[in-house]
Amino acid sequence: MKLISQLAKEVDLPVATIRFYEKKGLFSSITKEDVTTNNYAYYDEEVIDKLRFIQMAKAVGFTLSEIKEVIDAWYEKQLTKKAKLDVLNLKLKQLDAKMNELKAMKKQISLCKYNIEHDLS
Amino acid sequence: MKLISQLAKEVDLPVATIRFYEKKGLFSSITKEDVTTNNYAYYDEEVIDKLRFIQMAKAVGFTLSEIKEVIDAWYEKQLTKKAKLDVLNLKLKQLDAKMNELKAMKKQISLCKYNIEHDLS
DNA sequence: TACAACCATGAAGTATACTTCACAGTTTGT
DNA sequence: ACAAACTGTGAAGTATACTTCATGGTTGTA
Repeated sequence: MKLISQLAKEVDLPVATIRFYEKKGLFSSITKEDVTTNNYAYYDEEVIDKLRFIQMAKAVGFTLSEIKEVIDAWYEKQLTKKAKLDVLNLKLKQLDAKMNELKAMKKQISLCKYNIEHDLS
Repeated sequence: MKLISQLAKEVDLPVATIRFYEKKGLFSSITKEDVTTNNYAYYDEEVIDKLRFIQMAKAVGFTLSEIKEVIDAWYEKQLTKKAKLDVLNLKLKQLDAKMNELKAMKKQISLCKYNIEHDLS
């Protein structure tokens, strides 16, 4: 259970970004009921997992709402088993598509590099 | 040599998007000097290649300015051989990084799927 | 107990990537 | 020749993803 600045350090994201994601519903914090003097938000390990997942997914071009769908499928959210699997299967399909784009890009850039190195083109 | 709506059909992008990309300097059109009644823009095959490349690169999360760097390295732009290779090598590195994120995501989602299918988690 | 460091909230500002609109001239088909 | 369809330009609007700012309360420490 950590406070936001501690969490920010661990996942290497600005505090404001974490707050922004939380507002978007990508995860939620816990307010300790026994603490009455403030309403500081506490974050558990699950939030770290989610933030790391968000970072990965963003790096390969998924939007926050796409990411939210996966996280919701992952950590229930009163979805049916079928609904969850539908989301995950779709994402796996999209991941394969991205994988293919990635390979195609890599090929093209490698070829381009070869041409430049050998003064062709 | 085709006009913009023809090009739009071939690459399956809105005309406005193509104009937007052109303004950003991702490619350029040709104005036929022998046509005096209008200043319609004509596009050649190279533009199609560039647009397809843009679509691929966007799909895996590259920004337009990152894409522009590669296109500039690719189709000269008075850059030195070294500058071009530097850009391309960096992109290849980023592609590998993305490839790894992609694989990690795939693993995680597959595991999540397994857990749901077997009522674990 | 001063004061830096941290917490929360809401609103406004920024960057990227488009999309839509308004307006005007050009080309094409019947 | 007339309308539909296409062309161009510039400006404004939208969506996403943050970032910054202003304000005010809380906590830790010398």
